[in-house]
Amino acid sequence: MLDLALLRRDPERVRRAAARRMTGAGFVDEVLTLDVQLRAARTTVEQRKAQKNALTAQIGRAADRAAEAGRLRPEIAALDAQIAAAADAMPGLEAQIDALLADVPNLLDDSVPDGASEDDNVLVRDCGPPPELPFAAKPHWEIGEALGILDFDRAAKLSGSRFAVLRGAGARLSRGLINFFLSRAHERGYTEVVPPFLVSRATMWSTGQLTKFSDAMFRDVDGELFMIPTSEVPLTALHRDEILAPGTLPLHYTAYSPCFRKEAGAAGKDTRGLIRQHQFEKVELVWLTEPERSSEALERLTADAEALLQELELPYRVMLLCSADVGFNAAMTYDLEVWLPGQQTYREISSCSNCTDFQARRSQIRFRREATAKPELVHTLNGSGLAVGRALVAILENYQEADGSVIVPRALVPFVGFERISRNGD
RNA sequence: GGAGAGGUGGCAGAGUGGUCGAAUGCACUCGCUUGGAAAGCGAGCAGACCCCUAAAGGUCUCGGGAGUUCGAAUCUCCCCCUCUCCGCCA
Repeated sequence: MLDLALLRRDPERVRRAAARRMTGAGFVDEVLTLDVQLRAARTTVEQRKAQKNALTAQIGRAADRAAEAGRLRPEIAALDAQIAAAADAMPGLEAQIDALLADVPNLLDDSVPDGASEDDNVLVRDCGPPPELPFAAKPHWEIGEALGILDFDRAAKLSGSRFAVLRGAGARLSRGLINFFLSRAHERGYTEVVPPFLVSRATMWSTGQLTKFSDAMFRDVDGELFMIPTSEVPLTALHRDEILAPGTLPLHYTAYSPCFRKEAGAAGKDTRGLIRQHQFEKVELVWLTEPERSSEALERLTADAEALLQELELPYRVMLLCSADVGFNAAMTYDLEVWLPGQQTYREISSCSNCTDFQARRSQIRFRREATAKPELVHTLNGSGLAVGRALVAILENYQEADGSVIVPRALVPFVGFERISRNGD
């Protein structure tokens, strides 16, 4: 959520930001108008309440309270009427302001390039031209089904489209990847967490998933618990409504979790293979930092995710998302895209974002610089480190052999316990 | 799921209708003291919001919400959470 005080102080900046996001800026004037009305009403209410409180205190001090109460009752009743009248419009005004503000995305960082679509994302670095395999590379679904480690037909029988069954070496490779990612995160100073995979509406709201993305999430029938679309949600909200003591920051958390997404807006897109599933697995990295250190933190978080791809020896590139492609919560985002030879394309395998104070304001995550200092909002960052299913895809496609078998990346062998996946491998 | 107990400031813990936003202790901050430290002494120490040049002032918050009352941490109702016991279960 944007800072209402900033909107008051510098509406022009908010308008410019909206223009870069290619969203309307009409909300700026709407909010400002409502805000003026709300504050006027609030001031009146508070003044009348102060008068009333003074009279009430007078009764409390009186020798004969009953008599004093009787004497002042008409005056107090008159004030009550004025308070009620002035307060009448306030809940409506507050609700309108909240509703408008709740759907406004974060301000973009100055370094985010302007752009109209993902085609305008900027290449930051890559590993040179992607290596060519000496034979016709197959897509992972063909490799996986031939090896008996991916089974989409039976998954469809169990759950419908956009699900997969991993079997034998595929399941073990997936587990090994999770372990590898978590171990590396631990080595780099992240505290591992096993969070709830179902969270409350309030938690979902606090990290910016609601109300704008409610269509994207699975929830229980009462609608009170939501299946997390990423463990960014519980990790970021871990310190919701807290004031962190001096010396606490930065905090680094990592969690493995399944992630659940309806993919409602993706009909017909990525329908083959493991790329876009209703359920997938991910190891997430989350930072909470002081505001002035979040830019540097994004570089380090991204480097942590990149190190995993480097160690797996997978070709990838780093893209700086343009203004049209940066997500709702983020001020700036790097996507790591891994090369998939079977599909002759790069695909996102990690998205690393600096959400500045946007989620922290919704979540009320604050810190003190000194024991006596006023609380300030933290900055939150998150990134995948990495998406497990897509990493598995990348390994199958990049490490496939002409005979249909797949070599396990060297770094991963200690984690999975085998060096090659062959037909009917378990 | 059933029964009971309880939710007060960073922590502990008073407070059962009236100067209570809240005693006291601990922790913390600043100062005095000291060669330095401890102890001791003095002062300070919740958050949000409104108003505002500043100073000062005001409103709200004792799990959340609604109610009774001139006045609620304190009384009533609903909800949430925690703990104990029983049941069930991985």
